[in-house]
Amino acid sequence: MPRPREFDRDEVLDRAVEVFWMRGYDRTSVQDLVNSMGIQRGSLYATFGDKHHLFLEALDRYEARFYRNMSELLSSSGSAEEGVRRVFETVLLDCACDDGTKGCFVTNAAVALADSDPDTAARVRTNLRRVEDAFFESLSRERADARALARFLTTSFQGLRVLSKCCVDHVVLRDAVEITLSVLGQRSFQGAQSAEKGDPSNG
Amino acid sequence: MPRPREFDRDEVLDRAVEVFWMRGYDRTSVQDLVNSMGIQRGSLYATFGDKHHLFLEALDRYEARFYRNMSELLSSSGSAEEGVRRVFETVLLDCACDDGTKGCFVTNAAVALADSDPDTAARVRTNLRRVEDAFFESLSRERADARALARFLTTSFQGLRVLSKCCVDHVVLRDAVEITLSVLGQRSFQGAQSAEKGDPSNG
DNA sequence: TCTTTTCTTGACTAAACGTTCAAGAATTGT
DNA sequence: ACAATTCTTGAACGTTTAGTCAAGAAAAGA
Repeated sequence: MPRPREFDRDEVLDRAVEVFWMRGYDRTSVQDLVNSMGIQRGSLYATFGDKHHLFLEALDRYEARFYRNMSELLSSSGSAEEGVRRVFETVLLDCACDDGTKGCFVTNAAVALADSDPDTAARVRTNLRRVEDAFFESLSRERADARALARFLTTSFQGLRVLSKCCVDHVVLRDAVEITLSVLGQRSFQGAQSAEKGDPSNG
Repeated sequence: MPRPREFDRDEVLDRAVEVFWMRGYDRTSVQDLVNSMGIQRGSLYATFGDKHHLFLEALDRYEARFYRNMSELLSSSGSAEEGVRRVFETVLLDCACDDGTKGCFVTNAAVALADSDPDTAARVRTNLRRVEDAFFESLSRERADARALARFLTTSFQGLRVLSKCCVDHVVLRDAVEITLSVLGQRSFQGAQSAEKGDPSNG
């Protein structure tokens, strides 16, 4: 009975991810979205509500894909160290790509509007937690200080994302990655207290 | 002969730093600036040119102050490790402060508009380089792998800045800092190639 | 005191913004 | 073929934006 939609929801959402990722929320106008997504204003608003909701959906979609990739890399590796290395190499590859380094969509969102938009802030926190947990799970079989290490890796990972956005020399990033990974070759740390609050009820 | 200005240029610029730092470039309107700086639109444009130039001046002012503090901390410490620790603790203290963690102004600027504004991008790169060099100078007396270490520390420092913006639990940040600093207790790394391009002519 | 110069003020402009909506196009069930 | 329903379209809305400008206020030299 009803006329079917002429576009695929996920497909146009992917285009929105691209635009928001590249230009950020504030520098992306609805007209930009209309141009890039290939649908009209009316369809955009009918399908996604408004710009803000579209952004949140784009963020969710990116995050899901990102996390899937990361988990895949970690679980398919022989050792935790190899998995972590492959995750970090991803950033280096991303950066070597010449089409302008966009950094990480979630990182960008975090810095740009984590303190002005609670919805974005919540998603950023969730993402950071999931990254930390992924590192943790991978390390927990081999290390006693897995939680502290996971937090350290998450932090370094974010830092790498920031630097990769600024077109810093590749050698700089590589040095940073090497030293970061070298930590995994050390013995356990007693220094870190790592409260190990694995209880998700307080999430 | 001429009527003197009724405000202190540096004083109102400091207020501009605060506003841009807190809200970012795009979310700060000229009206916000007028309200916070305590001067009128006309004076703002007559004194600073336009919003963009005011932003760049604010960025410069912040960066100078930031770098001065960092150098002070590094040079006044007994050992390089102690100096680095004090620099990292600064972030933790910043974060513990309750008035909403603004993160680092330069980091925010880097992520928000490094790829859309060459002027900002240049300043970000300069700042990153100076941070790296400050760490390097502090470490170079004690370590052979000072350059790679400095790059590692710069990256982790940026990551910490990002996480501190997202109101991540303090324990998480502390774990990350502890592991980061533990690297300084290790022997030298052969893994990193650290091309040691200390020649500033290519900067 | 009067002239000269500069600063301050706030109303103003034009453009861009996110959002809405009425009208036309297209598809399906009958 | 017709009716019912939904999608698409682009013009229009009211706000907000960055930036301008003419007129009034204030200080300093004569």
